[in-house]
Amino acid sequence: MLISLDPQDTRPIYVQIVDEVRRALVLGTLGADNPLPSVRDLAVQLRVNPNTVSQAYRDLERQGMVYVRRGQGTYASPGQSDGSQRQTLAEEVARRALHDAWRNGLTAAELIGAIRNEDHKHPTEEPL
Amino acid sequence: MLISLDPQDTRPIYVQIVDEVRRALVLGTLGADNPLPSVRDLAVQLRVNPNTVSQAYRDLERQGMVYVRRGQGTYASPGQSDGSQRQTLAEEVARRALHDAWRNGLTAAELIGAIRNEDHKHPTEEPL
DNA sequence: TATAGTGTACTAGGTAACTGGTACACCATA
DNA sequence: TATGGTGTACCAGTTACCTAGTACACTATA
Repeated sequence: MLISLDPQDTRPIYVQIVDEVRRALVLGTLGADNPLPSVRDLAVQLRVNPNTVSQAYRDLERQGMVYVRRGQGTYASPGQSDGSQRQTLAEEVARRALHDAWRNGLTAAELIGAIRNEDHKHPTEEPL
Repeated sequence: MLISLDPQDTRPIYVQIVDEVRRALVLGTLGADNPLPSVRDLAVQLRVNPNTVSQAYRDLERQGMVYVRRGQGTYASPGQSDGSQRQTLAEEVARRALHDAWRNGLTAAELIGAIRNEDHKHPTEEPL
């Protein structure tokens, strides 16, 4: 698995790590019970403090995406890339989007239409 | 126009004000060239510092949603509730949603499906 | 038991964000 | 011109967040 940080990204480092790992889990790049890089290894690789990585792993553990065996390592939880998990994740994203739309006085239909347009402009799955 | 703050909401006060005003503009509750409450009035009403309200109004001005006449007041810009404006707003919301989905390894189709479901659960336009 | 690997607790410094107090600048009107 | 309304600039305090340094606790294995 390859985790990289984007200096342009304004999100905190530990959030970027969380997102990258979760994405790898959902996409299946990181299979069930696979070990994640150790806190120190990843910290060295990213030129970051071990505690920063640790905070990311702790977040992931709270979300149930990974499990920790003290003294051994951190591992991907099973069942993170199956349908139900994707569904749960999709629900969360959808709720955030709907809330955002509502705050701006837009309807769900308008939102969906706009998403279709935007996705059409940038056909495949690209960031931004 | 009625602006209220939600103590539960973790967003900064000035952002809440910005969103409420923009929503009123887009929905047409606040018509073109209508005056907004004065900085001081709104500050008193919300029990907040005038500068906090001023920051919100400045943001809205930067976005072109309102215009300021120094010494007179702040007014709603015209053309904020017509179709093109809604469209622009919808695009922004859609971009955010797509980005969120992408970060989580989801496709646009999955996102749209989930939005449909969520909107079906909470039929009308309700917060959260 | 010694060792080298794992994650974690504690602490602290740096930075940015948010909010507020106060004084100032502008404008319309009596 | 005086007055009472408007928005704004400046500064400062508080807080929360992020990141880091260091030392500790746990586990497998030679």
